[in-house]
Amino acid sequence: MHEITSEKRTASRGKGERKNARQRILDAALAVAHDVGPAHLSLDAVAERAGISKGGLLYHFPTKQALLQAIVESHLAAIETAAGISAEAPPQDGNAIAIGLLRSYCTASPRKAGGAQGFLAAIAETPSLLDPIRAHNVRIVDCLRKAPEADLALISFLVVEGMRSLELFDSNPLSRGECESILMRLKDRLEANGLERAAGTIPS
Amino acid sequence: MHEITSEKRTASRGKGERKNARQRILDAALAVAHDVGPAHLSLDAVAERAGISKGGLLYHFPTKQALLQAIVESHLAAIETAAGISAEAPPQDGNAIAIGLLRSYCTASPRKAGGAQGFLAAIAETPSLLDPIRAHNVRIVDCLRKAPEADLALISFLVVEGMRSLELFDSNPLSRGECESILMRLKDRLEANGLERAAGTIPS
DNA sequence: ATTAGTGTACCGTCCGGACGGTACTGTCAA
DNA sequence: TTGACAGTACCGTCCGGACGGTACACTAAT
Repeated sequence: MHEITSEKRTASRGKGERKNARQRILDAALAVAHDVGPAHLSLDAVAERAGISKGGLLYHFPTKQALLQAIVESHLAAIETAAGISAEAPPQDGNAIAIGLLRSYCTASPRKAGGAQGFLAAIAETPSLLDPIRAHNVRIVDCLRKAPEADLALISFLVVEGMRSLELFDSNPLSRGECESILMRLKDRLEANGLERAAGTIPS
Repeated sequence: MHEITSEKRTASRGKGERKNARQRILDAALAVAHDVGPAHLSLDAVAERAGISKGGLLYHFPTKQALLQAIVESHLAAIETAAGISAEAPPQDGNAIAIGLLRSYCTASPRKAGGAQGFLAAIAETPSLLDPIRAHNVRIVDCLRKAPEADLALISFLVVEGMRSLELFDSNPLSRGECESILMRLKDRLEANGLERAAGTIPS
């Protein structure tokens, strides 16, 4: 371990890019979770993976809870920004949000490998970490319900959620092309709705 | 604990209803997972909850792996039978399967509380337990792809998957009524497709 | 009918090991 | 000097699971 550490030190010149130590630790945690399984995520392993000592790790995240919480928060933040939802924006148009969701799935999908496992680790250890996500979902569907053609908007939401879930468990049998095609189709219909609001020409 | 045991013994007369000991343990495991969180599912807790000793538990499930595997298998079996998919049936009609999926979600939904948490516990500890589920998904979408209006069938699959995922994390903001309405709408369109196969009258 | 034997279902204890977390002492660049 | 770590040593807890024992039912030979 000593040798590895010294390599790291000499290679990365003190703390030049050390500002993102937090992020490095987070990434390491995701990687470890992916490698050993969410239930076996240990601080020791994370520290080693991040190239720091356990003491250093605990300097940034004083407890495991803190680390897990940070994982969930970054996870959620990634989703929200990708969908173009500012944290506490004024209640937006349902149609726009649905479209944002559909686009976000493709956009944000070059997922850092194993991010899902880290998320699972957090949830498994502290189910209450789901609270922000629950709130997030409530916020979104509240908007979606108010959209013209609420059903279609909700279906879009559920489809994205389904894809995300499949990817979370690394068991998505659909190709990227198939996913995009489905997403596009839904998006097109939502956009059509957005344009011809008052016209009753849209088939249900 | 001794006293409890004697009660149980006298109350249940030897091994009369003891046949379902396995099932009782499984249920206990789900309940414990729900109470303490997936990551803290311990054999001790399961044994206590099931009203047997740890030794007795290990008699039925020689290892924790075995218990977790049983949880996943029963989970999957419940889904498959609810959707009307016999384990290794001849490749069925895509439309029929999609409709089965849509119906199954409502049918099988009086979920034994916390079944989800048990599932998560299993996945978190041993990600490879996902393999049968992966296979299951592949089988299903293979059928779905061959359906007329494959897109619609796949969307139905994804919607169900989305709902399941939301419920898995106990964060479904949709009411039961809303879910059923969405499911119904999709089902109706699938059934319409089934009837008018060759007619091009169905709007995309 | 008694005895002995076999199998099942379970009890209770024990142990090695891992893990989270604490505490404290360097170190070293800014 | 101080912030940002490194490194080490350790404690208490908890967990999986191996093990040996027990209580009972059933069968089969005597």
